[in-house]
Amino acid sequence: MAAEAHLGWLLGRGATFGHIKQLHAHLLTTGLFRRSPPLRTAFLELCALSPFGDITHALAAFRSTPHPATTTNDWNAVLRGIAAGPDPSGALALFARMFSLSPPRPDALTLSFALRATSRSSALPAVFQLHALTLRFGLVADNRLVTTLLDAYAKCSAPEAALQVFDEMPLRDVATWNALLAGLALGPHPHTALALFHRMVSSSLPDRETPNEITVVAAASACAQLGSPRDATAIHDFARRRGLDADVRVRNALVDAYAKCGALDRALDVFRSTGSKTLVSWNAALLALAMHGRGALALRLFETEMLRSTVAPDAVTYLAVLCGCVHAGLVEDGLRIFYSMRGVRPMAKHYGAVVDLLGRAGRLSEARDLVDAMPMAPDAVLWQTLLGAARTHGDVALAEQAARKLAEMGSKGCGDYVLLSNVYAAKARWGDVGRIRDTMQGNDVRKVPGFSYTEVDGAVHRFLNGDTEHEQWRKIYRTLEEVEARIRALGHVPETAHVLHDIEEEDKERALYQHSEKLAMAFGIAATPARAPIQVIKNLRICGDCHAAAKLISRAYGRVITVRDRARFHRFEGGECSCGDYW
DNA sequence: GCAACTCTTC
Repeated sequence: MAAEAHLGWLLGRGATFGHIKQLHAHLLTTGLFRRSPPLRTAFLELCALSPFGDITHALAAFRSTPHPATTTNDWNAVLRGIAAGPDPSGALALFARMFSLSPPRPDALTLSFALRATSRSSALPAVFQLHALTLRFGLVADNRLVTTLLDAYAKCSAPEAALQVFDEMPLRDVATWNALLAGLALGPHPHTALALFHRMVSSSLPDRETPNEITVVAAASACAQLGSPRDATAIHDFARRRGLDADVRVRNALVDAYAKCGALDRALDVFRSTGSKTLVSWNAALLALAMHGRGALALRLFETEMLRSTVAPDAVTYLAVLCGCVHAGLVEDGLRIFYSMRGVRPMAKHYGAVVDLLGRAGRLSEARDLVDAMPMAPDAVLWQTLLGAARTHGDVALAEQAARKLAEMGSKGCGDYVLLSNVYAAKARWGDVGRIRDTMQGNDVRKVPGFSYTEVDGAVHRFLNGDTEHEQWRKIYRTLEEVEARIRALGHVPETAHVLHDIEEEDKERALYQHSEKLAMAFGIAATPARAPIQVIKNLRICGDCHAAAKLISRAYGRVITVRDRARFHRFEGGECSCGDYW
């Protein structure tokens, strides 16, 4: 049959959207679109799912299918297309229409596609509804469907619900474990994810539940978030023992995990020994170098190796190289890379990196010009970058302009106000400082709580600013007082301009001394042997005063202190930081 | 006949 042959050709060879429209016209004029359900479904799948198809066209074609449908096939084809497409949120309305029209009644596949769509658009209430339907339709014995459900809960930040589904499943397989593990790994509980991994590893599970490559990838990503080098090594050893370390995705995940745990050398070892490197391999290695402030190495890897390999750079690659330049202060190199981008259209993030690069170097008017020249509207992050640069270099007008833009965009971030206030405080414009404080009080400004943690003997100790939750808090504060005295003796002067609140100078100093990263460092000093290295992980950027203090602490106590903040690593040793104070 | 879990950015 001509249409079948044509369809086969399209599926086998690939084609353009024009071919699809021709095929559609052919099916309509011959009447096959109505007469041949299999051909029609195959056409809808092609149109909804293939890279050269178009979901809008698929939906239009779907609207002319005969009603009521005798099978779920056509519904499933378009739902699947929407779920996999750029805007999965529309799937729910389609599902609701199917549900109200029934027949056909949604089946396991319908629910599966709908769940995929809802998890991709983070619609938790819809996941609950689809869960209820799974129960009502008696489909709980379908393992793949229930794994999809579990995955949807996990991806919609409902780990308790995911865990409950997991516990109630009579029969699990490795994908079930992986879905739970991956879900926990991307949330705020990487520690729970690693505990689950250890449970998998230490219990003798049946064959269908044996950890596989995906398990290792998920565990490594949890480890990357947590930042514990001991766990990274344990996961790597496990992968080697089970022969899972030949997989390039496992190696990429290990590169990322080692780097984020502070073990740059081991990350690079894994990268170097990876045989057929993929784009992700290169990107992970470049990001690792950028994160560790090794911008010159990142540049060399990119220009003399990656560009000569068979792998073409993408947007992430350029972002990684640019970030490397930002963290190392390589202004000219960064500009050169930015203006030589090929095959990738610069996105807001690339502009952001270059604005950051120029701004930190004090080239504020060039940064401003670049913002004006951007083809897209500057986002909030970009204005925050400019505001930060204006603060560093004391440019009141630019700071005010950036702050105004942020206010127009409805910024509720505490940091934005603090930065502007810092600019005024540095110029002794106390009236303006007070005005900002009033605005903050009137505007329901949200403060992202800063926290830090450090690991001692495999146990994680977490601190908030001014925290007294830790069982040894009295001892920690006593150590902190001693630390304070010793670094003052070395000339430390608290930078109280970083504190916004209208409190007495002495209280400001106390507020600074109780920053979570200082508590974590003090705990490290109190809880580990003399001269042992200390590693601290912070969820926000390290503050200027803590940075200055950490340098002196490393000297006063003869310790190597590593701080991983939101953006990069700082390695303090002998009174200096690896970032060279350029961050 | 159509389905599940995975790596690089925040």
